[in-house]
Amino acid sequence: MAEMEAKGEEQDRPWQSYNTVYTNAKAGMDGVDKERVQKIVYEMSKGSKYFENEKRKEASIQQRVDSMRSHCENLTKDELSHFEKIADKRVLELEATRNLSRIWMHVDMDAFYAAVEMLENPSLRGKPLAVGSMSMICTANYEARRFGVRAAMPGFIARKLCPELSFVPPDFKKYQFYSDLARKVFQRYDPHFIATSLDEAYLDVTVICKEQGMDGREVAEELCDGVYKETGLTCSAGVAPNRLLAKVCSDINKPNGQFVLQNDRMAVMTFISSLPIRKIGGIGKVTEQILKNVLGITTCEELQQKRGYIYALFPQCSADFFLSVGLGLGKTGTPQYVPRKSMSSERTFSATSDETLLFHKLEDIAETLSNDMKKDDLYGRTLTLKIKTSTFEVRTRAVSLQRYVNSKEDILCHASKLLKAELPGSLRLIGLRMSQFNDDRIGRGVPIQRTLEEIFNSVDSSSSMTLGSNRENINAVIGCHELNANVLNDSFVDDHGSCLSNATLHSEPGNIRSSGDLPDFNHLHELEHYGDGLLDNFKIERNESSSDQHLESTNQSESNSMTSLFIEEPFCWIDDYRCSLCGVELPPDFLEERQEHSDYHLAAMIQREESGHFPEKTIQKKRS
DNA sequence: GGGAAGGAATAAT
DNA sequence: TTCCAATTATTCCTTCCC
Repeated sequence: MAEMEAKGEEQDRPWQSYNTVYTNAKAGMDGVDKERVQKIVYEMSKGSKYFENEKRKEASIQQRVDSMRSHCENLTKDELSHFEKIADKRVLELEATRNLSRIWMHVDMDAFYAAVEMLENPSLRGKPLAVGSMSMICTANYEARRFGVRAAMPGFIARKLCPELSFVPPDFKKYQFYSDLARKVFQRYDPHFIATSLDEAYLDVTVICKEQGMDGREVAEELCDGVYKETGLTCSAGVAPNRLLAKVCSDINKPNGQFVLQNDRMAVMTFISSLPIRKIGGIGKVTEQILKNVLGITTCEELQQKRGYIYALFPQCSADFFLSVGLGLGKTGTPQYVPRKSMSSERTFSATSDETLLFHKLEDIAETLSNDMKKDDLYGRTLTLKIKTSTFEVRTRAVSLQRYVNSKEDILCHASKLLKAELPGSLRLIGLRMSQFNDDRIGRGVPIQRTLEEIFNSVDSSSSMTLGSNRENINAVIGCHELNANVLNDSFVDDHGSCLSNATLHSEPGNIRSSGDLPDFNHLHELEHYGDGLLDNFKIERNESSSDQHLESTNQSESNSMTSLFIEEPFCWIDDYRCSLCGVELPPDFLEERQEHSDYHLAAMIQREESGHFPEKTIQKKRS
């Protein structure tokens, strides 16, 4: 009966079930006419491709909910009691980690971008303002929020909600400037404060409280005053025994207010008891829906109460998180510096299936990503292509490379292959992400591919190859495609794990080039001056290995030289058609096939050498 | 079976 | 009139390979 009523209501007021954009979780939106906003958002979205995609997503979440519900219903008493025991044990373990000795503060600038714009242009004050564009809003001031306008809402819907809304394009240089001013104030209270974005930071104020004989509230008030004096902008602060709770607290008296939660277990548990789960950082729209619709959980207290079900339904990691939230636990230690894990660039445009245009966009994005990576001196090994179709379906395709790259050419080369595989199709977004950086110097700096160094060394020890200095043979053996170029390149991995750009080494796949288009040794010579004695290391190692009787030792005067390699019976394409080693015939335009073929021979050579079955051939190594 | 890699989903700003 | 972003991180699940 109740279900039928609900269904009838959904038919009468379909916008009620469409909760894509609207949420009252945002500060300053408590008094908003939710029904009106939902209706307008629904009317504006209805029938669009975006809307249809949202429906698909909703359906998929509903499916998850249904499946978890049935899992829940099928739990036997024994099973439930088993999971309750596990959960009870975890409660004790988690409780033992509770630390009430630190005082954490979360500071959040109020409607930051909008506030900066109003500060610089007072004529904007007192009127509804959005920072962003017709397609998307970054943030809105409190006057606009009263109409239901909020961040992550498309501008054209915001204007419908609030026709007098003004728009200002974002200016991140400005925001950075004011952010720096605010951070100078933060620094006075905690020199190791954690900035999580331009307008937010966590401060451990334990020491300053002790030193100044102040409590959390006093420090929060003083800090907010300081920020206002320094920037002319207001901020809100939350004080609590851990960061998770401090973040929740900073939102309570927004804007321009503070909230303090005492470092006391009872106070924490009381605070948590009625707190909606959606207020917790890490619990978003989907998780909220799942917890509510599967287990009827809406408050943090219930996360603790229904812990048996939670451990039965969720993976350990998630269950532990939910339980710790239910206990009011959060991080209290100062985190170590965490190096960046990925870097990306993406662009939205009006949907098109014009491949020339799409590859043009891809090139632009590859260039942006490459430039960004170069700024931070990053080289990555995993490239991910992200696309969004005209129907808003998002897909990602990744490839792990043989070596670390950051040049536009390398990125574009691999990205093009990934994109090609997804076409034809109409796209509205293309993005590229690079990950698996070589910045930790341990392990990851070592290329997957064996280096020439290693090959030399192992070969030297087997005394079975001849190394020479014939340019053509370098090309012949190394081959002209990427895998082989990698081997060459990987010899130049520095102690930072960085790898030289292969701009001078990269060559077209498949073809054996005549000596005229061989890698330019002058460039290789230049490479010796790259980085912090990069090739000095290379040379030193070389010299160490040169003690081998088959190697001619080198002296410093030969420092401008380069090691090369020669194998008798070099691999080449006879008449530009037939493989010199096995006779297989491949036309010159079968680039990829030729590439694979030369790979095969090189791999076989390495394998033979590794297994000690390399045919007895004379190997010489010398520096020319 | 375990680890690495790929892919999708989720979340936060 | 415009017609739903960009960036980074994490988690979970699946697939593949050894």
